[in-house]
Amino acid sequence: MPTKRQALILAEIVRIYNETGQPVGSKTLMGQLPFHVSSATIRNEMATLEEDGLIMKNHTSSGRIPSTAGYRYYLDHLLQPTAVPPQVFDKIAANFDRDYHEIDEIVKQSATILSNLTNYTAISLGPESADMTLTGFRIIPLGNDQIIAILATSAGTVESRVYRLLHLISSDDLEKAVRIINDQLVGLPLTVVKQKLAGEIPQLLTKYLHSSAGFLDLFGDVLKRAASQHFYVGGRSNLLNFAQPTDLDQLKSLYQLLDKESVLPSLLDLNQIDPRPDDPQQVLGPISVRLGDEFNNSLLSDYGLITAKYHVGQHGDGVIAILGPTSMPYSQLIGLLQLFSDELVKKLVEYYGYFHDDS
Amino acid sequence: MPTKRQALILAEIVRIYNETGQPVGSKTLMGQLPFHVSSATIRNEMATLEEDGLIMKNHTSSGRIPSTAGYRYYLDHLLQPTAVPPQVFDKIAANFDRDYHEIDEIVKQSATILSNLTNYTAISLGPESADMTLTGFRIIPLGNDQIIAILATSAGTVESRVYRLLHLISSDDLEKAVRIINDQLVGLPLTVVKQKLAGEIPQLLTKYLHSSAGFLDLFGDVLKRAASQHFYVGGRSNLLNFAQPTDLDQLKSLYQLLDKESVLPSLLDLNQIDPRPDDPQQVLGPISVRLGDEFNNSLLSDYGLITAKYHVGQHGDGVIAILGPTSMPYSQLIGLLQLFSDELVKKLVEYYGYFHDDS
DNA sequence: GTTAGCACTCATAACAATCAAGTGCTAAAA
DNA sequence: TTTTAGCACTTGATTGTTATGAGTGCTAAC
Repeated sequence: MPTKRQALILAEIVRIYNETGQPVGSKTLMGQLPFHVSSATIRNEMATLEEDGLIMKNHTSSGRIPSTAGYRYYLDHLLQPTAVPPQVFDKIAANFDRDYHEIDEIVKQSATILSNLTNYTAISLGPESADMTLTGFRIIPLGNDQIIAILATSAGTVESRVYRLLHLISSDDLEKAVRIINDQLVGLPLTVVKQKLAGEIPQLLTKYLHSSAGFLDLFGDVLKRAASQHFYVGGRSNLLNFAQPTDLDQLKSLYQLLDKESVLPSLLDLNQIDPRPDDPQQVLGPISVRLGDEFNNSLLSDYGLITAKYHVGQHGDGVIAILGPTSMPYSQLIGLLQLFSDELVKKLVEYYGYFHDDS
Repeated sequence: MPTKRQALILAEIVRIYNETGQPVGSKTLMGQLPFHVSSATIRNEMATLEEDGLIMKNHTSSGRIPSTAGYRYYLDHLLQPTAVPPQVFDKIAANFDRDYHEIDEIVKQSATILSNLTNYTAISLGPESADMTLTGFRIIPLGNDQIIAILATSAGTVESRVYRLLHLISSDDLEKAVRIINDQLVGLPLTVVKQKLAGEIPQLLTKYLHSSAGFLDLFGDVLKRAASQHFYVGGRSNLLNFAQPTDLDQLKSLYQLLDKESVLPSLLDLNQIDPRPDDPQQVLGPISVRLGDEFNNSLLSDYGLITAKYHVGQHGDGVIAILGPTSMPYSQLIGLLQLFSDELVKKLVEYYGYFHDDS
């Protein structure tokens, strides 16, 4: 446990290291700290901080840089979010000022905007609620043996995909099948729909149809797509801004990692409720930060991820996050992210608002 | 005009430089050429090649590397495509062995497969025909003021997008509008549809509907999307394989370039019919190569693009391309690309084949 | 507990020396 | 006329040396 003075020194090291990217020495600190002590005193304090594992040096006679543990302590106890300048606020609003046709368009754009604002990479996930229900399922023949299947949910998301039935099922049976799905399943949560799809639905179909071949696969496929999480990654190329030219291979792997939708949930740590059981300050609100070694992926050991969970009424929770180097201007970014997720929520509520005018 | 012997030397320089990435000297060449002359003789020949601008050196006493003009000459007169080993052939087939629901899925996957095979970046564009016609337009209400608009074309592509009408138009009028579109426009090429949309259609709509507000924008939007080219870029991260660590900024710009769909047509040089008016050898068939300074973009000055145009019956032409450094193993890649585009065409024909069973 | 002073460490830059690869040129050989 | 051996010369890369400077740890005095 660092003393108050040590904590101030740590905070200053974080700040300066962040600005300059260079290790911070005792003399530099002397000129910057809010109290005056000699460099020798600072050196003594720094020695203690180093014993505690909060700062470290590259070689015997270099200045200190924060260790991951140091960042952790800084984030949990010292950081104060900075107010966001009004022009940034305007910029967010201006970027969001478009007509969106689907929620995913808003969510996707939010990742783009956030990455442009920060010059880091942004990841976004739309609002999701466990009790999102099925509101309708349609199949429209398009001629040429093509059909399009459309599934709408209470969250306002619409999933559609083209299929080809290859004469496996008559159009009569198809209509019946769609009617059965709607009669039986509309209004039910997608999770329940999934269960019923494995249970009673197949029996119903075989009872009333001549052949249900292919239909179940089709419906299952659309359902799976409608229920799956869609992540959007914006500003991938910003990873090049701070990459060491030496480890391009690592960077390549990271690029490939971000393209795999399957790993993003674990990155964003979606399953964990309260990640920090100790006593972190509460200024961060719904924002949390994960640092290098806290990922279970060595590729990210030099990266940090600032995650904000946002909440959109009954439509559930979404996530928006900033991925960058361990050393980021956290106090500014967290302020920004707080504001940004508020704006995103506003935009989403606005969308849903129209949405419910009519229902 | 290089002599026969100089041409052989140039070809060998290209080959060795490609393998090693190092400038090639006269002694190295002496051991590799299909004829024996002394290194001094080779030096003389190289001096001539350099006068002709086909090779160059980094500094006074370094080996030679091919200049862009040298590559150009090599590609036009010397290159011989290499036969593709059967296991590569199998790999292509295995990767394509899936059920595809839409043409764009095949096209997209083709970029991914090609980039994996080559370890370069691949760009693909689906087959397009100028006389693709409109085969149907639907609007399906989804409740909650949402509708989905669906446009199908003779090329088998289906464009769908969700819209919200906000009470601007009654569902009666909407149905009528859709009927008018289908009556008037089905069977016409999309280009003609576009013209009519600017001409007589608005009048028809105002004649028969109470209000057509919003509908024209909506239809125009779907139409535009259906008619626009969709490029797919696969293996972006492969750009990191050969990037100089020094010019990460340039690389970042290139990444952003590849994300802009609007610049890809000019990259692929889609408008040009016969790019090389002089007398290139014909072994390349429908494949052409563009080198650095032949792009009108300085970002690409160190890159090369191997482009194959393919043809799918009446469904028009598509393009598949490999983007990599100026120095690539062209003879292998061109053989591969030839084979690959054949396989892609097969797969597409297979898709269209089913497609027309029914019509 | 704080501070001035000092010896010590280490990365970095600058500089010279050396080496290896490769060139151009000349004069002799074919 | 073409080819080749020989040689002087250029240049980048490597290595070793030295100087510099930022920064530390420690000690003794305040």
